[in-house]
Amino acid sequence: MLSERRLKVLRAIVQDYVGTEEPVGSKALTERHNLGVSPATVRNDMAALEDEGFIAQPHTSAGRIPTDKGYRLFVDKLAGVKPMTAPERRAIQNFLEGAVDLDDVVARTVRLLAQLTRQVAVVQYPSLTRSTVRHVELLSLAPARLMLVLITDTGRVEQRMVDCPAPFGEASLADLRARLNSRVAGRRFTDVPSLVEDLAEAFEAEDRGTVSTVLSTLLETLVEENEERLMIGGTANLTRFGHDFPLVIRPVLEALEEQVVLLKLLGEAKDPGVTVRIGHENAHEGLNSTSVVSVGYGSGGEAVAKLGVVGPTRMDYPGTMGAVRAVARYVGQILAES
Amino acid sequence: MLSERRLKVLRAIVQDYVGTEEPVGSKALTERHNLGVSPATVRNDMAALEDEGFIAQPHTSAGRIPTDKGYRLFVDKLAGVKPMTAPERRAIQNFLEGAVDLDDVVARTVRLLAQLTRQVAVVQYPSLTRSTVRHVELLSLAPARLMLVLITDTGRVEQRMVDCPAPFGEASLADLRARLNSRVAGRRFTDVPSLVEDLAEAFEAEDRGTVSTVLSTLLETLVEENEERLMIGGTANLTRFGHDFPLVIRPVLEALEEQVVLLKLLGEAKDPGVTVRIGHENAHEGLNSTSVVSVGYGSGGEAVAKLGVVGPTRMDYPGTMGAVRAVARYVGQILAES
DNA sequence: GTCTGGCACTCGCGAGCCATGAGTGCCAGG
DNA sequence: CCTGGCACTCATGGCTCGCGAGTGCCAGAC
Repeated sequence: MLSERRLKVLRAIVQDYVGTEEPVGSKALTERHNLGVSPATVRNDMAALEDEGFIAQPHTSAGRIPTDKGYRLFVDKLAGVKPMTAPERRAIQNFLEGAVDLDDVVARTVRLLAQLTRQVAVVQYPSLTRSTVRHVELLSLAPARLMLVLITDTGRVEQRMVDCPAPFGEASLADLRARLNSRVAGRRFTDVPSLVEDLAEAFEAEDRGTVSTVLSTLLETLVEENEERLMIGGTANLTRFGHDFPLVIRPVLEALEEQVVLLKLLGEAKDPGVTVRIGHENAHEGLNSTSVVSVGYGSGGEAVAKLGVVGPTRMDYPGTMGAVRAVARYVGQILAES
Repeated sequence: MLSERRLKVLRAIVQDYVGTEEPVGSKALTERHNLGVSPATVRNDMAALEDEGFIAQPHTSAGRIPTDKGYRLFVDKLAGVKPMTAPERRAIQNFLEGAVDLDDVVARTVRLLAQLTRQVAVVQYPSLTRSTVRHVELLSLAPARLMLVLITDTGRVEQRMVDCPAPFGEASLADLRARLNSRVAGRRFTDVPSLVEDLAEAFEAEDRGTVSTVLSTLLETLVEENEERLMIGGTANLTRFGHDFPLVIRPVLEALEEQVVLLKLLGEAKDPGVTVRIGHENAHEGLNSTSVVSVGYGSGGEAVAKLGVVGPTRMDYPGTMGAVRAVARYVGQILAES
């Protein structure tokens, strides 16, 4: 096991490297952090740390930089989450409170995260799966054409066209609308399928085709929207990535455009708290030199979606984690209020 | 005025430079394009073109590269729009036809444009201003809280919460819903204000406050949504920008995140056809080394929104213009069908 | 007049070279 | 187990220099 001092050395290396972006040597370390020992001692410690795979040197006769494993240890054992200061918290709250609707909440959250962390921010729209139905509306557009509108308790609205197999009268429409709402309004999305299962039976034979078409469209909407949308921002911060620019940045930009990839990325985080995935821990190849800091957020106790940031593995983990956690908390509050 | 041959020389320079990304000299020109004259003659022509400001040399004893003014002349006089080939057109059509709703149409359009042009694509959502109202729905969420849902003929749905000054009965609600729809359904957004002006008068005194609140919310929605949304994609193509990477790319990424900037950018294009803004012709500073190729598109004869691409001034203008025009045309068709 | 071949000149670029210095590993002594 | 000392490594930056692409200009040909 690593001695106390070696851990301190590792912490110092991470902190310095994150600050300067340059390999850090033994002398500089003893000067900037008062470790109470000489450079030679630190050199021995560094050699040990390197043997264990926590740090590496880009080339002989250069300083050391942390490896993914080194960052992992740092995050798990050596650093806490840096809480936001009171003024920062106030600023977050003020900024988010100005939002006028759900889109705006998400947009503001993205901007906020990007600014606070100076990295790329990713915010998933509040999930429908855990939401409840507020209202289902059916509109007749043409004799055999309906529009289905689903309104959720998070204020989200989804609409779908429905082509009916047979003309559907206004009376039947009103009937269906009423029955549908009395069954599903206020219920969780996951419960809806079983609740509407036998609904078609209540209708005349000629209308049953249309009713079941409507029902299956509704269920589809619930499932499809489970592949949720998300918003990203702060991509300009990618320019702060490093020197070996284009090669690193290109796959990251590509990954960011693949919503599926991002959703999987956020989805992987299972912890209740802030999750950090470092470098190669990310399944996606293009993101091998990035770290993802994410957390769930939600209006009540439960998380309904995730948000997070993507940045270079060389990032200020405590600060980033603090910012992500704080933003998630306040977004949750805002959602609960509205 | 420039002689015929000098124009040919300019065209050759633009074409070569776009292809190779390297300053082009007199010898290479005579070899690659059979101009029928010697390098020396071309040198004289180049000197003249440089005097006129159409080309420039990065440093003495290097080849020439086109200036913004040179590209402008090239686009206006020397090159047409390169039409898409039949297979390309079929591919475009097939790809767009798979779309299931408006969001999907826009998303697919963005991807398509980015792939075809290998540049950053920007697509504005179809505008509401020129659209017509398909349906207005009012839902009662709480005794003094309504939800207003607006459905447009382009399939877009917008919702707003309305806090009523006084409780509003179901009967009044149904009445308002019916009156509202009979007046505005099928009408243009721009006509709505005058159509609903005196609607409150038809109601009892106690309900008038609520009615006018609803109406003003509706009008707000129309206006607000005029500040339209847009979708961008293909940012990974920014890596193909050039060598002097970070400095150029950063402001571009920043500009791309400012929807306002982009909307203004697209909005500036007034021509009925494809519009090209080259380098410094773009008002926004960050985009001084980029060109924007944009065009309006719409379901009928009229353009309801714009789409386009942003790329380095050194781009294949004929090809890009062709792709942008073709995509706009097919998106228009798709919108008209749905 | 216009084009052409020739010629001297410019200058960015890459290769090669070297001194510098930060950083290392190792070892012997406290 | 820590420390100071020492020899070694090697990336970096400054330097020179030759190459070659490209230019401008001029005298002569068509």
